[in-house]
Amino acid sequence: MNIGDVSRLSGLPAKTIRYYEDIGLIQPQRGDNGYRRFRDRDLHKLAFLGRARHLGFSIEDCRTLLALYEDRGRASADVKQVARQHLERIDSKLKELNQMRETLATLVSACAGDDRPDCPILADLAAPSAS
Amino acid sequence: MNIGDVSRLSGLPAKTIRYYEDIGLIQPQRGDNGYRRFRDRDLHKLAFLGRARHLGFSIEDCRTLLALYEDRGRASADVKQVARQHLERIDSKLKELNQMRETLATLVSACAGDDRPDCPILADLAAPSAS
DNA sequence: GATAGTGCTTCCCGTTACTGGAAGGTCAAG
DNA sequence: CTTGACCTTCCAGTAACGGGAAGCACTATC
Repeated sequence: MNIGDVSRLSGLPAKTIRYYEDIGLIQPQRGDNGYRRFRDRDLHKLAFLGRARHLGFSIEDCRTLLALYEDRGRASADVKQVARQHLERIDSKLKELNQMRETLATLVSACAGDDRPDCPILADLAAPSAS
Repeated sequence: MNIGDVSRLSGLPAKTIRYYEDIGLIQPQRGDNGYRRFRDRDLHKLAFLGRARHLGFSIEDCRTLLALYEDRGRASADVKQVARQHLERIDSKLKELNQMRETLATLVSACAGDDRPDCPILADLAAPSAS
């Protein structure tokens, strides 16, 4: 299978697939014409990577997870730790975003949004009132 | 005032302040020794930038907001639009993160986390059950 | 067999918002 | 006069690709 087919099947852009090879996440074979030749094993890995990335895991996490996935003797504790750390990062990001959202929503709803210059949003950025 | 003092006062790293000058957000004077000389106007701008960045606005948004801030004839509608678009980006990011969080939390709590290899997290990444 | 169109290759630059570090000039204290 | 803190510029690196150029490979058609 060529990269175009794999791209369509996996939903990953060809660029991304080449990138994953570059950084050593997959090792597709090569045909005589120099084209990458993907086999089932590569497809599985790419699907795995696509789902891991979709869950927000970093590339390095993905590398770790992939290694654990292929290690029949792994301990599930190792997998769980990677996932839990990621979960913590997500939680702290969520906290931060929720904070931003709250402030922003307040400011936006306080702003008249007409053609006059007075604007509580700018006022707050210039010197926050109380928070 | 030199960059070190400004950094301490504003809480922004000196590197960041130099970067903001590089991209034209501030234009501090220069002393005879070549050092940047910051005045009140620069301090105000940096404080403004710090707060806008803290709310998650992109640098380009900050540039726009700063321009609006300095334009006495602005329409608050213009400010509001920038803020509302940013709010929308935050909301969609929140949605995405909450989705991830939910899936991840489910998987993490389903994983024994012991020394055995069976792991629902890897199982899901390899082939998601139902979602 | 020539040609056109699509697909594949590598390579290099650009993105965001900085951060780290090197090499070197400046200033205040002792 | 030296030391140490502070300042300068410049270059490289980050995460995870995306855009695009230059060039080779394959397929279909005339």
